[in-house]
Amino acid sequence: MRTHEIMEINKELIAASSTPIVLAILAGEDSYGYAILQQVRELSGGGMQWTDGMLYPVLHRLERNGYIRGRWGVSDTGRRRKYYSITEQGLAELSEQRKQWQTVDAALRKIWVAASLPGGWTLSPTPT
Amino acid sequence: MRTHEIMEINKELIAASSTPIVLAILAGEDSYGYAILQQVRELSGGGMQWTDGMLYPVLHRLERNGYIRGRWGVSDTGRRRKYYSITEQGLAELSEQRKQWQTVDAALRKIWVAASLPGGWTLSPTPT
DNA sequence: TGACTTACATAGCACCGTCATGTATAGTAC
DNA sequence: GTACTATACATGACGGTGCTATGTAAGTCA
Repeated sequence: MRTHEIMEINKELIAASSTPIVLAILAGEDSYGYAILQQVRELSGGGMQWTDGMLYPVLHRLERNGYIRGRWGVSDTGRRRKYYSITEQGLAELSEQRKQWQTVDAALRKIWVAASLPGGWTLSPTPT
Repeated sequence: MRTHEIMEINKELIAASSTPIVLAILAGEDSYGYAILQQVRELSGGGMQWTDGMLYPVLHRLERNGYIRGRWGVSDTGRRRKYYSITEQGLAELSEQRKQWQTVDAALRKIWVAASLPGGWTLSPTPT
């Protein structure tokens, strides 16, 4: 049985974070699919459990878009692997995605604080 | 012309954040569609510009799922509005979504730091 | 009268993760 | 030597979601 029990993170959140996470990992060092799955799990302390059926299409898309480049290689043990490295375009995209994430994260933090305040809350008055 | 020039945030990120943002806004105070669009814009300093074609289906889905409740009302000026309030289930979902977001955000922050370090980076060694 | 804003709604489209499945091979336990 | 597990990559059907365009209606203001 291929284990699929734990479902911690909803699919929209996975979709939103898969690109910046993969690009950031590859910005650190070249890697390959199977290793990325484990890196993500360790990185999140087990909170995130990506599936291979989700990751490989992501890698193919990133390569199709020119953000990463893949090349076939062989491990010490003789297994074939597809190693990916990030491109200049990929670094630019990572920067853009990071900016977008932080914009949304900043907004979320604001309302989380506001939502937990008693008696409602107000946004900035009106002035321009 | 219905303006659609600015496209700051990618759709996956919008999909991932729309539910927690709407629920958090309604956790602060009751509101309605058109006002939420403006609240989100102000909240993000203009960085996020939701479209009505995206928000209304979100509100309908949240209501269908029991996270919010809608009721028709009328503004001071006589316009009809559909006011929404959050339910107990909605508060629970908000809490869950917030937890998930923070899990992913924590992972992203780690790799962003690591990715900007020279010479790559390593995850916890191997010891099982 | 006409333009703009407020206010809600929906259909067609493309994209993306999920789930199941397929293929192949190295390592390990018996 | 024969299972079984882990490693490693790939894809197709399906459902859900935002995007874009469009429709409807009414209040505001010149």
